[in-house]
Amino acid sequence: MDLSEGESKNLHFSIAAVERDTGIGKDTLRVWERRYGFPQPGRDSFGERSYPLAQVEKLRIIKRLLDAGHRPGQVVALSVEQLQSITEALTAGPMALARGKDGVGQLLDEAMGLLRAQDIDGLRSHLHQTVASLGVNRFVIELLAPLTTMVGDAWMRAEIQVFEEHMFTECATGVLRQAIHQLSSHALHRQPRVLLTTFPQEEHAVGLLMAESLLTSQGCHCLPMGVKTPLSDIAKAAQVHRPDIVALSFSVSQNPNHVLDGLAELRRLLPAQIEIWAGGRAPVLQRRPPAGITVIADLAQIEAQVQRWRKRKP
Amino acid sequence: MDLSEGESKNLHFSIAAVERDTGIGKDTLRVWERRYGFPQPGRDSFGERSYPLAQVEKLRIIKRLLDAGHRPGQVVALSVEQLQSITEALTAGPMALARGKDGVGQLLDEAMGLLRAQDIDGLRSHLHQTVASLGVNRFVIELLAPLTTMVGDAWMRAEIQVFEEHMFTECATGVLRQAIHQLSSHALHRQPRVLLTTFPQEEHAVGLLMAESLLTSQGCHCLPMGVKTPLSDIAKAAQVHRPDIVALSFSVSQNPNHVLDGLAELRRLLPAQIEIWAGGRAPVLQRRPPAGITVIADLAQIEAQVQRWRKRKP
DNA sequence: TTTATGCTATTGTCTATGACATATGTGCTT
DNA sequence: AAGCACATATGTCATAGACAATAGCATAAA
Repeated sequence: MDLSEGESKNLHFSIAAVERDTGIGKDTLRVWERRYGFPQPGRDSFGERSYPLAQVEKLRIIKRLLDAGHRPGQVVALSVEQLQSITEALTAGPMALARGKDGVGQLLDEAMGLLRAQDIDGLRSHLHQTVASLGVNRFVIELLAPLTTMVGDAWMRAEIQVFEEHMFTECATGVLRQAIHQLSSHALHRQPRVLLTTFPQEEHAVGLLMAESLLTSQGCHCLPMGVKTPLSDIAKAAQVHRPDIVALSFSVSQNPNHVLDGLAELRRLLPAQIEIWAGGRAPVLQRRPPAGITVIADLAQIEAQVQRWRKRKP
Repeated sequence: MDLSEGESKNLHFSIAAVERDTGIGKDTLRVWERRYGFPQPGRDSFGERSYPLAQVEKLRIIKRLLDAGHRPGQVVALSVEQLQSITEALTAGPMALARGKDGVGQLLDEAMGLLRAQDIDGLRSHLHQTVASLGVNRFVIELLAPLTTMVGDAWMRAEIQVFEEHMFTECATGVLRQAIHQLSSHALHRQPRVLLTTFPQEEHAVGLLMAESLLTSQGCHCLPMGVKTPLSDIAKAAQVHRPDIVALSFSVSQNPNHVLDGLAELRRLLPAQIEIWAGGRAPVLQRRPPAGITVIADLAQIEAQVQRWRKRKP
């Protein structure tokens, strides 16, 4: 229905476009307006809400803070400056952490430089080279994951264009696929068997591919199913393929309740001997780890978890 | 907040869960109930809608028919049996067409057999083998494209599970990515430079990858951008990367008007010397080819189009 | 000091109905 | 056939009220 997405021309967004761009539901957007006085969209000629770009960007910042554990009442009504000072305090940590000066930091800077210079072909060959020299494990954990986070942050802050993010994602996807192919071609398929996918709302495939590459390099037998699989179909696939583990990836912007509900539901649908591993940047996983679910807080934990599984099953 | 998704023992779903599982929005679900009398959820103890599993499954069938071009008023009120007879009538033709038995037909049958037998690993290695023996061109045009069509049809008729389709897609994606990587690693990057992507509504990435693999094997320099790129960002990317061609892929279920409007709009946004190629199964492309757009009716035409371009630009 | 319990404010989501722009289909006219 | 007007179909938005689940906090008990 909204073929032009409402925005484009003068940088105004329909409520549907804002929901898509920020991950904040329509109902929530309206109720925030009612309760906190923000956002305060104008109205177009049809009387419908029309959000200026500035408010959408502010909403993105707010969303980040909510994901980080802040509560709406504390932040929704604040000014952009106040929000930004909170954000800075927040992002200072991980950034420095990613910038470990173990030599990989330099490769990371190079990659970021190539991206900034729009040199996608250069970035691709740089990444391929790095895979070869570091090995898949270190490549994913020390380079690609931080790089993806940095790109995500930059996108959140509207510092990079959508198409740049698309091209980066495409590039990362290609490199990861290639790495996985090489690994699996001369790896015997061992245990555990891991079914990999995401919930229906989740579109981000890169996290899943990073997990797949790490698992494959650990000698696991991966059964990748791509993104956006309905719960009942995950269960059906598990019934047919009998994995030892069902691994799910969640990105930041996932609705916490959907995540928890979905995991609880899936836990109910799957037999108890199949473990469920939930990984990714969805903050709710760390804050309220659900029962019966193995939370993978960090890609680097995958190795340890696989070893734990192998010890338990003789 | 529906902590149990409502469905617990007797498989009942909250409206949010139904939206998630069917892709039909909450507003739409409520308005269908109001207008067509279906779905007709019960109410839980809080007075909220509670959809039994049977209705959710019926909604999934309806969603498929809508994607295939039917209209809600025609199908929402029908019985499951009536829906199924429509579904069956929907896809009888293309099956026979794909079954040309020029020797490749046998490979096609083998692939289909492996898929039916749920042997994804077998399918993957079968496809890899076929790429190696046939070459990328014949593999894509004679095997993978028909196979994809067959799978799509089978999905339409609900003959295969969603998860089987997911696994097939994942498998095809992996094989294509691998093929593209091999091609581009020992190919000099020549002209034309082709920017590849899809419109925002389009999720299917396999068509795009098939095009990329064929273009790469023709020696084109591909700039893949993944799926779902907003028009304005396609234009921005073109401004930065200056491709000779912008290639777009459309699947069957695309809204014809969105396709035509989008192409017209994009034509306006791009400088005239950049060609726009539109390919894929969207019927409107064949029926009403838009001005200023090169329609690629068939993957096999890509080779000829590339040669045409090279002749024109010395 | 720590742990458990209960109260209160917060917050997201659901309900209901009405409105209406856009898409689609039909029929009439050229 | 092709163009155009009108009618119907359809998705999405609006408003406002309700309430269950959560989180924060204070108080009571161990």
